[in-house]
Amino acid sequence: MTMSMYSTTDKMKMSAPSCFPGRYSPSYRSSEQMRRCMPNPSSRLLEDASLLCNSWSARQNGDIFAGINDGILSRAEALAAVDIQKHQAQHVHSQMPSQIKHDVMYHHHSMSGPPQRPLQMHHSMDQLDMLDPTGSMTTLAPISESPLTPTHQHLHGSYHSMNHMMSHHHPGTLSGHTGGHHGHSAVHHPVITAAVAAAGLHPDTDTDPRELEAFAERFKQRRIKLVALKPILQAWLEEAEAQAKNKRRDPDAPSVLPAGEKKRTSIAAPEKRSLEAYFAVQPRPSGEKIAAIAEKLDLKKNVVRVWFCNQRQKQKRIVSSVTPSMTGHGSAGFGY
DNA sequence: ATGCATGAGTA
DNA sequence: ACTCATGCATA
Repeated sequence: MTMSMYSTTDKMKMSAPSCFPGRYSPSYRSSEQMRRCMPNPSSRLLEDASLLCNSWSARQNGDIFAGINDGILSRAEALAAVDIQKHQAQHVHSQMPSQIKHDVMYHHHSMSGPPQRPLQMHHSMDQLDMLDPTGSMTTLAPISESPLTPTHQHLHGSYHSMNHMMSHHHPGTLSGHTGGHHGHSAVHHPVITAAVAAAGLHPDTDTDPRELEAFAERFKQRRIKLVALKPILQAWLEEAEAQAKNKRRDPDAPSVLPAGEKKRTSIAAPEKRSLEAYFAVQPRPSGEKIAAIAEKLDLKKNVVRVWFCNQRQKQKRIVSSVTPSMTGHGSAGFGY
């Protein structure tokens, strides 16, 4: 999903590219193949989300999302603000970790790469973090695992029904009736009853209604956050796909990639032709010459240097594959 | 399959 | 700063 800043690679029309002896040993090839056949354990959206959070600066988020999320965000914040008020008497602010970063946006799974950096969400997200009155969202781990995977809709539906049942009972229902049992209490909602039964608990003897209320509260907070998160990620995804569509992205548009973290430069076709022309004349240019070429083609000096290195490597392979008898190997130079 | 990047070893 | 072997992302 990485967007190339440049046009599609102009592949050189070299002959017999697969015939270079020694490029890939059989074991190398098979291990590469095996590695590449491994299924990616993370969902695409999670990756996208992670990338988003790693890459977008606060300013860029502000630019892009201005007017998009304000409605939902402020609504979510207002909702949460109401809910949070009764908790603030019990919870000190300093005890609030930014838990959402771990719960919602991290890769939890054993990816081969390094651990993800902490998120750099824009201010609205920080505010969302601060909305967590309990500081602990881990109770809802299954939800946190994939808030935006294709199952999101399903989950969202569940949230909806849960929220519906939670928000339509009287605010004091749970805490105000710990002794008695009323038919409309959320404690006796069929879903909760079933869940409690499924967990092997007896609803009335094993479950402290106050714990249940706390759970419901956390559930609600969680849901609010996810609702707020969705449009943010959606907007980012749209931008990312737009950039992927136009190979050369709009220079004014915020990059989806982290600043200074472009993994790989792609040399556009015209520049590549120039480099090849230089290479034909002088395959081993001096440092100064490389700098001049880099300047002329608007490429980094190191990129040009590496290109020449790789080009020489490539040419060697080609030469050795064309004249196998000169290499000392008896084989005909076919890479099998 | 290919191209760009990187790291070890070398002169 | 080079070569060589390899890593790694992409077409």
